[in-house]
Amino acid sequence: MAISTRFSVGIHILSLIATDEKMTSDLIAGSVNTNPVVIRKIMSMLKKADLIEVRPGVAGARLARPLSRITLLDVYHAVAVVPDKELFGVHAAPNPDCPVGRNIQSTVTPIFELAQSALEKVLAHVTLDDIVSEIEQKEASSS
Amino acid sequence: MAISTRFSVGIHILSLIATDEKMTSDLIAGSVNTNPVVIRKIMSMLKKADLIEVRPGVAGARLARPLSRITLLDVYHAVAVVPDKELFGVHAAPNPDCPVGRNIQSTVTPIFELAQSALEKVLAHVTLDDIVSEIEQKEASSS
DNA sequence: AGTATTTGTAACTATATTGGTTACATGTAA
DNA sequence: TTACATGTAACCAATATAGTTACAAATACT
Repeated sequence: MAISTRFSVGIHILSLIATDEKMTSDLIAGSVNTNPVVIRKIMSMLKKADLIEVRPGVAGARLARPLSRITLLDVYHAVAVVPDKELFGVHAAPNPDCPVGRNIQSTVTPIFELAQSALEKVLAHVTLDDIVSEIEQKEASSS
Repeated sequence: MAISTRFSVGIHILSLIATDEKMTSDLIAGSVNTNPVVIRKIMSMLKKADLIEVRPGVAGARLARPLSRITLLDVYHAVAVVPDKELFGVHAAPNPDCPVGRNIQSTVTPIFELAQSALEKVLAHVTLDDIVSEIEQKEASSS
């Protein structure tokens, strides 16, 4: 299964907030093309991860830190698209009476961790600033 | 969501076949600790991907190529844990009337592809031979 | 003060995937 | 021909996703 679109939606939301702090969940939902509650739920995750500041009743949101200090990895973790650091599932209880069964987990897990951290490293090296700049650039060159 | 355990089970299955070609789905299920049908379904995928040779009615299976020429990436693709090359889901129809909406997909997709290929590169560089050798080493040193 | 607007959740839905299970047809070999 | 294996179909429970309705609580504006 693919990693949830919550991740790309999260990036979308933050990009919008970056360009306009008066973005309501309704407006954001219009840009993402989904339901406002979906947006609010994701924003709630972004808030819990201290990426944005939102207050009940008051329209819009603010980034909790500068764009250049929010990485895609931060967003990735914030929207919890992957169960606490375990991208790869490993079958739980292989037979300890079998040479393969009793060693497969400890053999495979470090490789999975390598692969996972290779992926996360890429995400960690891209900031929201990169995203927003790229979007602005595309807008400028298409005018 | 985590990547399906079909992947780690697939590696488990192939490791068993590598050490004993007379492994039936029942025996393998005993080592993996699951139902034989689960094993047969995964073996069916491994067969379709030309990683193993199995014949209905005849017990066991053979590797279709040497251990050293089967990578974890081959297995990963074979068991289809990820929808055809798209590890990251991207929300489908953002609003084209919004600067962010109309550019988010094309901005984010290449980054996702980078991250995905970083992950796959790690998997491509590990062969089943590495896995089996590691297991044998652990067995030898624990005796 | 009171109304309108917004966030924050709870609760529910439809859909899909996972992992497991039973049942059985088909193929092979002793 | 008996026994055993593979190959699938069909089904199940549990879970995740994405969307939706409904509504409480907080805030802002007139």
